Amino acid sequence: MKLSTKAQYGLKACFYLAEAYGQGPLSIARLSELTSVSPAYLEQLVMPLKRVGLLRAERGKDGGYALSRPPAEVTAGEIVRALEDNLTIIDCLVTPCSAEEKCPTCAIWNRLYQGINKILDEVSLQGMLDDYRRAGKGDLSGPDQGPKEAS
Amino acid sequence: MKLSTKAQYGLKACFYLAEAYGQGPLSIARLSELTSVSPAYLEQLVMPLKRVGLLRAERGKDGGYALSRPPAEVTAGEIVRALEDNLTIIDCLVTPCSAEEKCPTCAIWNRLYQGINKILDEVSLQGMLDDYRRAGKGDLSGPDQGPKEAS
DNA sequence: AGATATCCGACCGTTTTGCTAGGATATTCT
DNA sequence: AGAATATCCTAGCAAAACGGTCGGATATCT
Repeated sequence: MKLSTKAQYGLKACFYLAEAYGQGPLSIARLSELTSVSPAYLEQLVMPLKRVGLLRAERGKDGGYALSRPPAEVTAGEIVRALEDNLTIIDCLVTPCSAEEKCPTCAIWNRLYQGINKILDEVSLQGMLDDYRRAGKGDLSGPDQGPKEAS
Repeated sequence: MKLSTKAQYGLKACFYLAEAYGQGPLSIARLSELTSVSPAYLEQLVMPLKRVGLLRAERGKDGGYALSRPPAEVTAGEIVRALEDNLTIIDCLVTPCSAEEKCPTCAIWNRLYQGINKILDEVSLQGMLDDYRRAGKGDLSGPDQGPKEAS
């Protein structure tokens, strides 16, 4: 029950893509600066997101990735599902514990599965952005350590 | 984001322990029959549960394991947490992403963490038992395939 | 003593994870 | 055309986690 770094970094990347929405694509290099994730690895995270249609890519000079929908219409659930193999937390969700076996616990896992998806689908990138701005600082330039009056 | 077989099998075992509550302990051998999990592995699942105080063990002849509380007072969450390393789905829950780093995504993971725990804590072993009896068959003897009018 | 059962730790093959490397392809600028 | 920029794509690899087995020590009952 561990979340992969793919989902972590992937969502983080999407967060910055949301912030830059409408201002042209962000390159892997730029995303790497913002998220502090290595370019090579970042590439691997971003690819599935593009494959699923959440991201659009532009090649060549000034190319990069951009959200294909406005941040308010993209949920964290979509992103995480794309990176976590559809959030299949347990196999008997897709291949039931065999027809004649009535597993007494499958019901719980199913409920958990539904719950997880619901939680993640209730959060949009726009929501994340709003929360972040409200909670802390307004500027999102530079790599993500906070220039506040921290220790 | 995969649930370990430990949690799966462990909860299953507890289900049968709940069913047998008040009728003396169940041995590993018996639990193995009921859950279709190898005795050696089952032992490993049950040990942490005992360590946490959820189960009590009796050694020697007619020994085995029993719930230390009535099934209505044991939640699935307690069991899963004991077997899934406290359900720490992500590290920044315990060691924040560094003091000066304001990770824009931590809020989500925290919310997810709380949600998962809530869902699992809303289900008691008694509840599972009731659901199972209501949904299907009343007898729980024998290994868990359903003697209904299957295939 | 002997049978039964929990305890406990080591071990081990397989899979997944987290990440790197290197090259192929497409686009733009000069 | 050609160089520069950037996405695409596949392979590889060390380390960790997973899923499970085995053998023996200890406690308890008959």
